[in-house]
Amino acid sequence: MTVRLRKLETMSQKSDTQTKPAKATYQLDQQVGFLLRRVQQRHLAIFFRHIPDMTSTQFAALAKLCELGSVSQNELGRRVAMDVATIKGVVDRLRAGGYAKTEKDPQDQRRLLVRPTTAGRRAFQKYSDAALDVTAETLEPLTEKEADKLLSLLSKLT
Amino acid sequence: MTVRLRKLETMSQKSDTQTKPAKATYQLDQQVGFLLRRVQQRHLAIFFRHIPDMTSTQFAALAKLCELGSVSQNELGRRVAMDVATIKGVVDRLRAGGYAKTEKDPQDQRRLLVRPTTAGRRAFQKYSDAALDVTAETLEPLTEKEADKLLSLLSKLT
DNA sequence: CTGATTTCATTTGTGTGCGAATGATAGTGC
DNA sequence: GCACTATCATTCGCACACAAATGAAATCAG
Repeated sequence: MTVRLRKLETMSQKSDTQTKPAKATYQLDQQVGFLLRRVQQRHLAIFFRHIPDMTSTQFAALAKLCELGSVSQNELGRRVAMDVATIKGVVDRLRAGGYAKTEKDPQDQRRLLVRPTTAGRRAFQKYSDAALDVTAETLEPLTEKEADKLLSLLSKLT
Repeated sequence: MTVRLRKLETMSQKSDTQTKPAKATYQLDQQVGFLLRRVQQRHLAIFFRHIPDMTSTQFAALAKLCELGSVSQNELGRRVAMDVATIKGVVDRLRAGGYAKTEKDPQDQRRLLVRPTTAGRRAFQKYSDAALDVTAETLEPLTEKEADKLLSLLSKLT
C-alpha cells in the first residue's frame, strides 16, 4: 500500500469513437479492476497527505483495536479483513511505532493478545477526524447522493 | 497483488445500534478506503480463478501493450497508471513469462522499448474473454444499471 | 557548443497483500 | 489418557506500489 502522491500524468481518456461492438470488447479503462486500482491510488495519496504517521491499513487496524480494547492477532485480522500474514506485519509495525503492545494470552497459549497503548489511543483520537476528512476528500468529486450510492454499491460487492 | 481465494470469515456486520452521533463517528466499514480494499480483494480472487497464469496488473499491462504494439517502458507505465518502479517489475515478469520482449530504442538510448511476443498476443487473445468474465463476476451482485452507475462513479474518482 | 534541465531506467528500502507450509497449543471423541 | 482435528502464530516466497537516489542520454537555452 503506502501510496504517496505521484503525478501519473493524465492518462489518455480516449474519446471512444469506436464502432459499437456486438460482443463487448476489452477496454482496460472500463474494467472494474482497473478503476478500483486507480481510485485506491488516489485515495491512498490523500490519506498520506492527511495522516503521514501511519498507513491506511495500520490506521484501520488501530481503529478496530481501540474499539475492541484487546483481541487476539488473528481475530483482529478477521475484523479488518486482513490475511494472517498481513495482520502480523501490520501489528509488528504498530508495535514498532509504539501504538500497540502484545502479550501471550494466559488463557490460551496459542493466542497473541494485542492491545492499543496510550499513545495508540491518543493517535487514534488525534487522527479520527482527519480520517473522516480523507473519506470526504476522496469522495469530493461526487455529490452527497452519489457518494452514498457509491458506498452502498461497494458494500454489495464485499 | 496475486490474491488467491481465501475465506476471510464473515466479518461481524455489527447491527449498528448506536445512538445517532451529531458529528459523524469513525466507522471503519463505512469508509471508502476500507470498502475499496475489500472489493479489490474480492476482485483479485475472482481474477485469479479465471486467469491463474498472470496477475491482474500484468494482464492490464499486456493488454495495453498489445494495443500499442511497441512502447517505451515508462510510457507503458503511464498508460496503465503504474509507477516507474512498478512497471519495471511488471515488465520483468511479463518478459520472464515469455509474454513480452524488450530492446534498447535505437533512436533514444535511454528508452527501453517493450513489445508483446507472439505468445503474449496469443495469451491476450486467449484471456480477453475471461477478463470480461472477471468484470462480470465481480459486478454480479449488482443489476446492470447499478453496475453502470458504479463504473461511472468510480470514473469520477480517478 | 556547452551547461542546465528534463527524461528515462534502475536500484534500494518500506509496506502492503496473498498462498502455503510448519509447529505449537487447544479442544473433542472415545 | 490418547489420537484427531481445529486454531493460532510464524515464516517463506511472490507480486504490487511508492519515494528517493543515481546515472545515462537527450533536449533546450544561451
